[in-house]
Amino acid sequence: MDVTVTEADYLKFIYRKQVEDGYKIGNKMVSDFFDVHPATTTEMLQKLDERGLLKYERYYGVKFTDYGVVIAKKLLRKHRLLEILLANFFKYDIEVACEEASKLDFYVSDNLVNSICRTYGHPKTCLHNRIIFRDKKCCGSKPTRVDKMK
Amino acid sequence: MDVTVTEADYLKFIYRKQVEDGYKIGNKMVSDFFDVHPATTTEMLQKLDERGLLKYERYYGVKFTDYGVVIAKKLLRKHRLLEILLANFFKYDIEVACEEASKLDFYVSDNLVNSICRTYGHPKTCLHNRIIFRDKKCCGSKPTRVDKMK
DNA sequence: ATAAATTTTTGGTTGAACCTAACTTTTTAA
DNA sequence: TTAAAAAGTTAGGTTCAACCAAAAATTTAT
Repeated sequence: MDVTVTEADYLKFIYRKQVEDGYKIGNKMVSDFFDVHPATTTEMLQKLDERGLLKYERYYGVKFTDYGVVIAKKLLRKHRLLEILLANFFKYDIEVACEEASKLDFYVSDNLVNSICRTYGHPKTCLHNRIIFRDKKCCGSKPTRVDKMK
Repeated sequence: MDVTVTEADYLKFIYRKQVEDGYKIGNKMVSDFFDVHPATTTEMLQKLDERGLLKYERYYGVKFTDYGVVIAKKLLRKHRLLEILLANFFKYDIEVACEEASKLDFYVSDNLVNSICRTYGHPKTCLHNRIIFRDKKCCGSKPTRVDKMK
Protein backbone atom coordinates (compact mmCIF):
# COMPACT_ATOMS: atom_id res chain seq x y z
CA MET A 1 0.00 0.00 0.00
CA ASP A 2 2.15 2.83 -1.19
CA VAL A 3 0.15 5.81 -0.01
CA THR A 4 1.56 8.34 2.40
CA VAL A 5 0.03 8.88 5.79
CA THR A 6 -1.49 12.15 4.62
CA GLU A 7 -2.97 10.58 1.52
CA ALA A 8 -4.41 7.92 3.78
CA ASP A 9 -6.04 10.61 5.93
CA TYR A 10 -7.70 12.17 2.93
CA LEU A 11 -8.86 8.79 1.68
CA LYS A 12 -10.42 7.83 5.00
CA PHE A 13 -12.24 11.11 5.27
CA ILE A 14 -13.59 11.03 1.75
CA TYR A 15 -14.68 7.43 1.99
CA ARG A 16 -16.55 8.00 5.23
CA LYS A 17 -18.31 11.13 4.07
CA GLN A 18 -19.02 10.27 0.50
CA VAL A 19 -19.47 6.52 0.38
CA GLU A 20 -20.73 5.81 3.87
CA ASP A 21 -22.62 8.99 4.67
CA GLY A 22 -23.73 9.81 1.17
CA TYR A 23 -22.53 13.39 1.04
CA LYS A 24 -21.42 14.73 -2.28
CA ILE A 25 -18.14 15.96 -1.01
CA GLY A 26 -16.36 18.81 -2.70
CA ASN A 27 -13.13 20.63 -2.31
CA LYS A 28 -14.42 22.93 0.42
CA MET A 29 -15.58 20.17 2.72
CA VAL A 30 -12.17 18.56 2.55
CA SER A 31 -10.17 21.77 2.94
CA ASP A 32 -12.29 22.77 5.89
CA PHE A 33 -11.85 19.45 7.59
CA PHE A 34 -8.10 19.35 7.21
CA ASP A 35 -7.73 23.07 7.62
CA VAL A 36 -5.71 23.51 4.48
CA HIS A 37 -5.99 25.88 1.57
CA PRO A 38 -8.32 24.71 -1.22
CA ALA A 39 -5.36 24.58 -3.55
CA THR A 40 -3.83 21.92 -1.38
CA THR A 41 -6.95 19.83 -1.60
CA THR A 42 -7.08 20.10 -5.37
CA GLU A 43 -3.48 18.96 -5.53
CA MET A 44 -4.20 16.07 -3.23
CA LEU A 45 -7.21 14.90 -5.22
CA GLN A 46 -5.18 15.07 -8.39
CA LYS A 47 -2.44 13.05 -6.79
CA LEU A 48 -4.90 10.42 -5.58
CA ASP A 49 -6.25 10.28 -9.11
CA GLU A 50 -2.79 9.80 -10.56
CA ARG A 51 -2.16 7.02 -8.10
CA GLY A 52 -5.30 5.29 -9.22
CA LEU A 53 -7.24 5.60 -6.00
CA LEU A 54 -9.82 8.13 -7.11
CA LYS A 55 -11.30 9.30 -10.37
CA TYR A 56 -11.10 13.06 -10.19
CA GLU A 57 -13.12 15.39 -12.40
CA ARG A 58 -12.44 19.10 -12.42
CA TYR A 59 -15.07 21.22 -10.70
CA TYR A 60 -17.17 18.16 -10.14
CA GLY A 61 -15.67 15.88 -7.53
CA VAL A 62 -14.26 12.42 -7.08
CA LYS A 63 -15.29 8.80 -7.28
CA PHE A 64 -13.43 5.89 -5.76
CA THR A 65 -11.79 3.40 -8.06
CA ASP A 66 -11.99 -0.28 -7.18
CA TYR A 67 -8.45 -0.06 -5.93
CA GLY A 68 -9.25 3.03 -3.93
CA VAL A 69 -12.11 1.23 -2.25
CA VAL A 70 -9.83 -1.63 -1.30
CA ILE A 71 -7.33 0.72 0.27
CA ALA A 72 -9.91 2.85 2.05
CA LYS A 73 -11.60 -0.20 3.50
CA LYS A 74 -8.31 -1.58 4.65
CA LEU A 75 -7.50 1.65 6.44
CA LEU A 76 -10.92 1.95 8.00
CA ARG A 77 -10.80 -1.66 9.10
CA LYS A 78 -7.60 -0.92 10.94
CA HIS A 79 -8.99 2.22 12.43
CA ARG A 80 -12.14 0.59 13.68
CA LEU A 81 -10.52 -2.48 15.12
CA LEU A 82 -8.06 -0.29 16.94
CA GLU A 83 -10.98 1.62 18.41
CA ILE A 84 -12.43 -1.62 19.66
CA LEU A 85 -9.19 -2.65 21.30
CA LEU A 86 -8.85 0.70 23.01
CA ALA A 87 -12.41 0.73 24.22
CA ASN A 88 -12.68 -2.89 25.28
CA PHE A 89 -9.29 -3.56 26.71
CA PHE A 90 -8.25 -0.15 27.94
CA LYS A 91 -11.69 1.31 28.66
CA TYR A 92 -11.14 4.34 26.48
CA ASP A 93 -14.29 6.18 25.69
CA ILE A 94 -15.39 6.38 22.12
CA GLU A 95 -14.07 9.74 21.12
CA VAL A 96 -10.69 9.32 22.74
CA ALA A 97 -10.39 5.88 21.21
CA CYS A 98 -11.16 7.36 17.81
CA GLU A 99 -8.51 10.02 18.18
CA GLU A 100 -5.82 7.63 19.26
CA ALA A 101 -6.80 5.17 16.57
CA SER A 102 -6.46 7.91 13.98
CA LYS A 103 -2.87 8.43 14.96
CA LEU A 104 -2.03 4.76 14.77
CA ASP A 105 -4.15 3.11 12.10
CA PHE A 106 -1.81 3.86 9.23
CA TYR A 107 1.15 2.32 11.01
CA VAL A 108 -0.42 -0.83 12.35
CA SER A 109 0.36 -4.06 10.51
CA ASP A 110 -2.27 -6.31 8.95
CA ASN A 111 -1.12 -8.95 11.33
CA LEU A 112 -1.81 -6.97 14.45
CA VAL A 113 -5.17 -5.83 13.21
CA ASN A 114 -6.13 -9.37 12.44
CA SER A 115 -5.07 -10.39 15.92
CA ILE A 116 -7.37 -7.79 17.36
CA CYS A 117 -10.12 -8.96 15.06
CA ARG A 118 -9.76 -12.56 16.16
CA THR A 119 -9.51 -11.61 19.80
CA TYR A 120 -12.83 -9.82 19.67
CA GLY A 121 -14.59 -12.45 17.60
CA HIS A 122 -14.48 -10.70 14.24
CA PRO A 123 -16.80 -7.89 15.22
CA LYS A 124 -19.11 -6.59 12.51
CA THR A 125 -19.29 -2.99 13.61
CA CYS A 126 -17.22 -0.46 15.46
CA LEU A 127 -18.09 1.83 18.34
CA HIS A 128 -19.86 4.23 16.02
CA ASN A 129 -21.78 1.37 14.49
CA ARG A 130 -19.93 1.58 11.26
CA ILE A 131 -19.07 -1.56 9.43
CA ILE A 132 -15.78 -3.27 10.06
CA PHE A 133 -14.66 -4.53 6.69
CA ARG A 134 -13.65 -8.14 6.53
CA ASP A 135 -10.24 -9.43 5.61
CA LYS A 136 -10.37 -12.77 3.86
CA LYS A 137 -7.27 -13.97 5.62
CA CYS A 138 -8.83 -13.25 8.97
CA CYS A 139 -12.59 -13.37 8.86
CA GLY A 140 -13.18 -15.71 5.94
CA SER A 141 -14.36 -14.61 2.54
CA LYS A 142 -18.08 -15.04 2.96
CA PRO A 143 -20.60 -13.44 5.23
CA THR A 144 -21.95 -15.74 7.90
CA ARG A 145 -25.41 -17.24 7.67
CA VAL A 146 -26.71 -14.58 10.02
CA ASP A 147 -25.49 -11.77 7.80
CA LYS A 148 -27.11 -13.25 4.74
CA MET A 149 -30.46 -13.36 6.47
CA LYS A 150 -30.31 -9.64 6.39
CA MET B 1 8.56 16.11 22.20
CA ASP B 2 9.44 17.77 18.95
CA VAL B 3 11.68 15.20 17.38
CA THR B 4 10.87 13.58 14.07
CA VAL B 5 10.29 9.88 13.79
CA THR B 6 13.69 9.43 12.18
CA GLU B 7 15.44 11.40 14.88
CA ALA B 8 13.65 9.21 17.39
CA ASP B 9 14.98 6.10 15.66
CA TYR B 10 18.54 7.35 15.88
CA LEU B 11 18.08 8.30 19.51
CA LYS B 12 16.72 4.91 20.49
CA PHE B 13 19.53 3.12 18.73
CA ILE B 14 22.26 5.24 20.22
CA TYR B 15 20.82 5.05 23.70
CA ARG B 16 20.56 1.29 23.62
CA LYS B 17 24.01 0.71 22.25
CA GLN B 18 25.94 3.38 24.05
CA VAL B 19 24.22 3.87 27.37
CA GLU B 20 22.71 0.46 27.93
CA ASP B 21 25.21 -1.78 26.21
CA GLY B 22 28.29 0.31 26.82
CA TYR B 23 29.57 0.45 23.27
CA LYS B 24 31.44 3.52 22.23
CA ILE B 25 29.37 4.11 19.18
CA GLY B 26 30.74 5.97 16.23
CA ASN B 27 29.48 7.15 12.92
CA LYS B 28 30.08 3.84 11.18
CA MET B 29 28.05 1.79 13.62
CA VAL B 30 25.10 4.08 13.13
CA SER B 31 25.37 4.34 9.35
CA ASP B 32 25.65 0.59 9.09
CA PHE B 33 22.62 0.01 11.24
CA PHE B 34 20.40 2.41 9.37
CA ASP B 35 22.00 1.64 6.04
CA VAL B 36 22.67 5.25 5.21
CA HIS B 37 25.73 7.09 3.98
CA PRO B 38 28.08 8.25 6.77
CA ALA B 39 27.41 11.84 5.73
CA THR B 40 23.81 11.34 6.68
CA THR B 41 24.75 10.15 10.12
CA THR B 42 27.04 13.10 10.72
CA GLU B 43 24.21 15.41 9.74
CA MET B 44 21.83 13.64 12.03
CA LEU B 45 24.16 13.79 14.99
CA GLN B 46 24.71 17.48 14.40
CA LYS B 47 21.00 18.03 14.24
CA LEU B 48 20.42 16.13 17.47
CA ASP B 49 23.13 18.29 19.02
CA GLU B 50 21.46 21.48 17.83
CA ARG B 51 18.19 20.30 19.26
CA GLY B 52 19.84 19.77 22.60
CA LEU B 53 19.47 16.00 22.76
CA LEU B 54 23.09 15.04 22.31
CA LYS B 55 26.44 16.68 22.82
CA TYR B 56 28.29 16.00 19.61
CA GLU B 57 32.05 16.27 19.24
CA ARG B 58 33.70 16.05 15.83
CA TYR B 59 35.54 12.80 15.18
CA TYR B 60 34.90 11.72 18.71
CA GLY B 61 31.28 10.85 19.24
CA VAL B 62 28.25 11.84 21.22
CA LYS B 63 27.01 12.03 24.77
CA PHE B 64 23.40 12.33 25.82
CA THR B 65 22.26 15.54 27.42
CA ASP B 66 19.87 15.34 30.37
CA TYR B 67 17.09 16.26 28.02
CA GLY B 68 18.20 13.65 25.52
CA VAL B 69 18.09 11.01 28.21
CA VAL B 70 14.56 11.99 29.12
CA ILE B 71 13.42 11.69 25.53
CA ALA B 72 15.26 8.46 24.85
CA LYS B 73 13.84 6.85 27.97
CA LYS B 74 10.37 7.99 27.08
CA LEU B 75 10.68 6.42 23.65
CA LEU B 76 12.15 3.20 24.96
CA ARG B 77 9.48 3.01 27.63
CA LYS B 78 6.86 3.14 24.91
CA HIS B 79 8.66 0.62 22.82
CA ARG B 80 9.06 -1.87 25.61
CA LEU B 81 5.56 -1.63 26.94
CA LEU B 82 4.22 -2.12 23.46
CA GLU B 83 6.32 -5.26 23.21
CA ILE B 84 4.76 -6.52 26.38
CA LEU B 85 1.26 -5.87 25.14
CA LEU B 86 1.96 -7.65 21.89
CA ALA B 87 3.56 -10.62 23.54
CA ASN B 88 1.15 -11.02 26.43
CA PHE B 89 -2.13 -10.18 24.87
CA PHE B 90 -1.56 -11.19 21.27
CA LYS B 91 0.99 -13.93 21.82
CA TYR B 92 3.52 -12.37 19.49
CA ASP B 93 6.95 -13.80 19.84
CA ILE B 94 9.71 -11.55 21.00
CA GLU B 95 11.30 -10.56 17.74
CA VAL B 96 8.04 -9.95 15.91
CA ALA B 97 6.78 -7.94 18.85
CA CYS B 98 9.93 -5.85 18.75
CA GLU B 99 9.55 -5.14 15.06
CA GLU B 100 5.93 -4.11 15.33
CA ALA B 101 6.65 -2.04 18.41
CA SER B 102 9.38 -0.21 16.50
CA LYS B 103 6.86 0.88 13.92
CA LEU B 104 4.40 2.14 16.50
CA ASP B 105 6.28 3.43 19.53
CA PHE B 106 6.79 6.91 18.20
CA TYR B 107 3.10 7.39 17.49
CA VAL B 108 1.62 5.96 20.65
CA SER B 109 0.36 8.45 23.22
CA ASP B 110 1.61 8.65 26.78
CA ASN B 111 -1.88 7.81 27.85
CA LEU B 112 -2.06 4.55 25.99
CA VAL B 113 1.37 3.50 27.13
CA ASN B 114 0.44 4.21 30.70
CA SER B 115 -2.70 2.14 30.27
CA ILE B 116 -0.59 -0.76 29.10
CA CYS B 117 1.76 -0.21 32.01
CA ARG B 118 -1.06 -0.29 34.54
CA THR B 119 -2.68 -3.28 32.91
CA TYR B 120 0.47 -5.31 33.27
CA GLY B 121 1.24 -4.15 36.79
CA HIS B 122 3.98 -1.64 35.97
CA PRO B 123 6.46 -4.22 34.76
CA LYS B 124 10.09 -3.51 35.48
CA THR B 125 11.61 -5.14 32.45
CA CYS B 126 10.70 -5.94 28.88
CA LEU B 127 10.94 -9.16 26.92
CA HIS B 128 14.64 -8.66 26.38
CA ASN B 129 15.12 -8.00 30.07
CA ARG B 130 15.84 -4.37 29.52
CA ILE B 131 14.56 -1.86 31.98
CA ILE B 132 11.19 -0.26 31.45
CA PHE B 133 11.63 3.32 32.54
CA ARG B 134 9.07 4.64 34.96
CA ASP B 135 6.72 7.50 34.31
CA LYS B 136 5.92 9.43 37.47
CA LYS B 137 2.34 9.92 36.42
CA CYS B 138 1.88 6.21 35.99
CA CYS B 139 4.23 4.25 38.16
CA GLY B 140 4.88 6.72 40.98
CA SER B 141 8.08 8.67 41.41
CA LYS B 142 9.88 6.34 43.74
CA PRO B 143 11.00 2.78 43.41
CA THR B 144 8.91 0.37 45.43
CA ARG B 145 10.17 -1.06 48.70
CA VAL B 146 11.13 -4.22 46.91
CA ASP B 147 13.31 -2.34 44.45
CA LYS B 148 15.15 -0.53 47.20
CA MET B 149 16.00 -3.79 48.89
CA LYS B 150 17.99 -4.46 45.78
C1' DA C 1 55.29 7.69 9.03
C1' DT C 2 52.29 6.46 5.82
C1' DA C 3 48.40 3.75 4.19
C1' DA C 4 43.82 2.50 5.41
C1' DA C 5 39.73 3.46 7.64
C1' DT C 6 36.69 6.64 9.49
C1' DT C 7 34.47 10.97 9.70
C1' DT C 8 33.25 15.53 8.09
C1' DT C 9 32.27 19.22 4.81
C1' DT C 10 30.29 21.06 0.86
C1' DG C 11 27.09 21.26 -2.30
C1' DG C 12 23.81 19.27 -3.99
C1' DT C 13 18.83 16.19 -4.99
C1' DT C 14 14.22 14.47 -4.10
C1' DG C 15 9.68 14.36 -2.50
C1' DA C 16 5.84 15.58 0.44
C1' DA C 17 2.92 19.02 1.94
C1' DC C 18 1.71 23.27 1.94
C1' DC C 19 0.92 28.34 0.40
C1' DT C 20 -0.47 32.94 -2.34
C1' DA C 21 -2.31 35.21 -6.11
C1' DA C 22 -4.57 35.19 -10.23
C1' DC C 23 -7.83 32.93 -12.86
C1' DT C 24 -11.95 29.95 -14.20
C1' DT C 25 -16.15 27.67 -13.43
C1' DT C 26 -20.34 27.03 -11.03
C1' DT C 27 -24.03 28.53 -8.15
C1' DT C 28 -27.18 31.77 -6.33
C1' DA C 29 -30.20 35.33 -5.95
C1' DA C 30 -31.77 40.03 -7.56
C1' DT D 1 -30.79 36.28 -17.07
C1' DT D 2 -27.13 38.01 -15.69
C1' DA D 3 -23.96 39.72 -12.40
C1' DA D 4 -22.02 38.94 -8.00
C1' DA D 5 -20.56 35.48 -4.79
C1' DA D 6 -18.80 31.10 -3.84
C1' DA D 7 -16.18 27.28 -5.02
C1' DG D 8 -12.51 25.29 -7.35
C1' DT D 9 -8.16 25.36 -10.18
C1' DT D 10 -3.61 26.72 -11.92
C1' DA D 11 0.89 28.50 -11.80
C1' DG D 12 4.60 29.38 -9.46
C1' DG D 13 6.44 29.22 -5.68
C1' DT D 14 8.40 27.86 -0.17
C1' DT D 15 9.87 24.88 3.52
C1' DC D 16 11.58 20.98 5.58
C1' DA D 17 13.22 16.31 6.27
C1' DA D 18 16.16 12.90 4.71
C1' DC D 19 19.23 11.50 1.93
C1' DC D 20 23.63 11.22 -1.31
C1' DA D 21 28.45 11.88 -3.84
C1' DA D 22 32.89 13.65 -3.92
C1' DA D 23 36.54 15.78 -1.79
C1' DA D 24 38.88 16.97 2.39
C1' DA D 25 40.22 16.17 7.11
C1' DT D 26 41.27 13.36 10.94
C1' DT D 27 42.21 9.19 13.31
C1' DT D 28 43.95 4.43 13.57
C1' DA D 29 46.62 0.82 12.63
C1' DT D 30 50.84 -1.23 10.34
